[in-house]
Amino acid sequence: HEAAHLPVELHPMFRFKMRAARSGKMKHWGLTSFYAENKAFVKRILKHVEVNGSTSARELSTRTTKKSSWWDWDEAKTALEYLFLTGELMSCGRGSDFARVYDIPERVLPKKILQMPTPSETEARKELLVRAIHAQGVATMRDLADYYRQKPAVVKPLVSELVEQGVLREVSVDGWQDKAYVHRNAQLPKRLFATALLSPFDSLVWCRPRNERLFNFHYRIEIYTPQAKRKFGYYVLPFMMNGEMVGRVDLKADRANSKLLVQSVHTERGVKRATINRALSTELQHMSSWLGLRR
DNA sequence: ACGAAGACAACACAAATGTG
DNA sequence: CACATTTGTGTTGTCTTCGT
Repeated sequence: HEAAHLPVELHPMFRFKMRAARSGKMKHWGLTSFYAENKAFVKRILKHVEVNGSTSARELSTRTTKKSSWWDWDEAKTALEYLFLTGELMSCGRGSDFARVYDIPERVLPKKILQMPTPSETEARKELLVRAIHAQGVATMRDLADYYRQKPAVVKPLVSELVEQGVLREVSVDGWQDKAYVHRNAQLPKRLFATALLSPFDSLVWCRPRNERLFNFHYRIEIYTPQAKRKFGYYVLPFMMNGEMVGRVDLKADRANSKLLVQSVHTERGVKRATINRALSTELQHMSSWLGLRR
């Protein structure tokens, strides 16, 4: 994912992506072209961080006019993001103002990780696919690709290789059009009857087609949708009850008044409000309590 | 061989919230 | 009040594949 936390042990598996960004093979939001046109500047920024230590974009900013939108990056921010993309800089956290703080990998990662050998692109991609199948259990080729945001076309032959090597086993799932795969050691688990409010960024829902296939649950994040076009609300949490997606709630923490506000509740087709109210109420209580909200 | 459908890439376009 | 913060989604256009 773009801005997900990952275990540092995965660093070697993503080095091929950093290399691709550095060589210009991988295009990203115009960062590649910015670098091509501002090489000396970008190198100066990197040198600055190496010498002076971690920095936020603001510290290096020369902006004099107001920002027009979130996406209105000045040169310093663009340079830092380019270096972040190529792995020459990493994030070592965020400041008190939310701003991402950048530093060189040598000061962010443990030595043990930096010294780990770099696998080939193919080996790295296959390792990511194996981790994906462990996470997903049963998955289509596209599901596996999506888990670490790989491209289906690139992954397709690798999945075949993993099948030939006996790492993955091809299976079919009732109601699925595409072929599915399981890990060779996969065992049929007991059915789970989980009940939980899910984060909009929960790994259970981030692969939309899989989510629709498994749970018949159509979900889109509406944080980036203009208010007038939103169907369910700004920050909507899917609600799973007894292992099924039964609805969604738009929540907001009103910290000033110590209240968890439930802005809206929607149930899926065929689900009656009365059947979810109790479980939902319990989950909302849990949530307000760990957020430290009284009501 | 042809048309249709599907896949894919490129692109445009979006705001509420915590902190000091 | 000022100020800082990201990436998901739908559309459009193009290429690929599939079925007849």
